[in-house]
Amino acid sequence: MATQDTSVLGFALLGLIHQKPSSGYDLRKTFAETAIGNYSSSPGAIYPGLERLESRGLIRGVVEDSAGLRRRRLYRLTSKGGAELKRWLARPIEPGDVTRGAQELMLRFSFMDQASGTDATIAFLTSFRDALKSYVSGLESYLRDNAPKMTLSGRLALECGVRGYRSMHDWANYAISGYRDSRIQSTSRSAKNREGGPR
Amino acid sequence: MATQDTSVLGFALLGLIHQKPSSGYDLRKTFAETAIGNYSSSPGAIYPGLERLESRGLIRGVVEDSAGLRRRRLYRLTSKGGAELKRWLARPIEPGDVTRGAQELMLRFSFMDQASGTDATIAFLTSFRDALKSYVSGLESYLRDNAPKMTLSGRLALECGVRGYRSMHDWANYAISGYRDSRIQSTSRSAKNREGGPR
DNA sequence: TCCACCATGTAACTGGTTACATGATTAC
DNA sequence: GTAATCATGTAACCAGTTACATGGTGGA
Repeated sequence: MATQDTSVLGFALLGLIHQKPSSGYDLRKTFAETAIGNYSSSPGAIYPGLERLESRGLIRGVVEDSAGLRRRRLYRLTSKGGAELKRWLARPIEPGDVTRGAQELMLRFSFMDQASGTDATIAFLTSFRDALKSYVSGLESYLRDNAPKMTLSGRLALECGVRGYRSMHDWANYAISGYRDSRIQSTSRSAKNREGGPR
Repeated sequence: MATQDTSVLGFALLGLIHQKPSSGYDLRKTFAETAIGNYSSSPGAIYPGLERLESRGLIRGVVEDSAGLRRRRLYRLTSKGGAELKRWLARPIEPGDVTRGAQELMLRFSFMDQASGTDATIAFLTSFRDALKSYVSGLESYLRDNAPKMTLSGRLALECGVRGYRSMHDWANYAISGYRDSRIQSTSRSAKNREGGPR
């Protein structure tokens, strides 16, 4: 069955709406103004995208005309939508996820500490880091084997990729330590850390 | 007029065919096996893409049945196609090109030393580096202003982006020095470097 | 009054995805 | 003979782009 599956844009919408109930217009602004990744922002992408999510029961839009403002359709996650988002966030990282689209993994991460716990986030980062490591070493050995056959610009372009993924790998370690620190702070040095913490 | 413009995939095909006349199958393998960027590789993308280019007179495919092999349609650039490729490679980098798709810029770069001269490549890299610098500083100031309002994972995700673009920036400097070295080698230390060089 | 902006939508087109179909050649 | 792989293609579907349309609201 599984009606059909959610696109990356769909998950981006789900994640943003989870952070804060929003109208289509709000979401368009977010996509246009922030560096959240290169997603649409065009009305022809957002509004149909929202309709799709709503028709699948993942979000529900309610017109609010509280102030003197024009009707604004404010969307909120349904519990089904929340579950869908959580399932996406919890997906294990498969080999190949890094290759085609570390972007999507970063998008997932950026929604994590809202909807997942610190432990899950650290686990995600660890797995991401390992995947990056093996991907980088794959690229490096490819480079070692093929550098002679490649053009200068081709080789340099590959090196750019290697550096980029390596910087992501280093970032992942940095991020992990950031979460470890935040966990220590929120448990404030004592032994009694019931899971949950602030918010 | 301008029939219509070439997609990124179209330029990728043009660039690869320029490097080496290829069949659709060859190109699919290249996309599937190398880290050239995340392009199609599916037959439903490649073959129609090639047909589109051919119908616009940018490439021409000839069936070769030299060996006992099955018919293979080998594509070559036409002069019109070569001009289209050169024009794409020579496009100035506009603000915003970095934001949505450093990938495309890297693809352009990876074809450069085939079809453009060393000087043009260095100019491209310099301009790319400058664009990256200003983009990075924009992200950094956004981060400075908004860090308090952001979630931990949101902030970290942005920092990942900053690091990535900064690593590209550093790479650009590295690549520039690579081209300078190659130019020195090919003019072998003397004063008379007429532009052009090998090829 | 008119402009700018808030806010939503729609239609035509384009291109990519998945999945299927086909057939030739080579190696076992 | 049959499996793998070379090689090309096609069809149905889906999502995104551009461009246009509409209308409310607030301020000059």
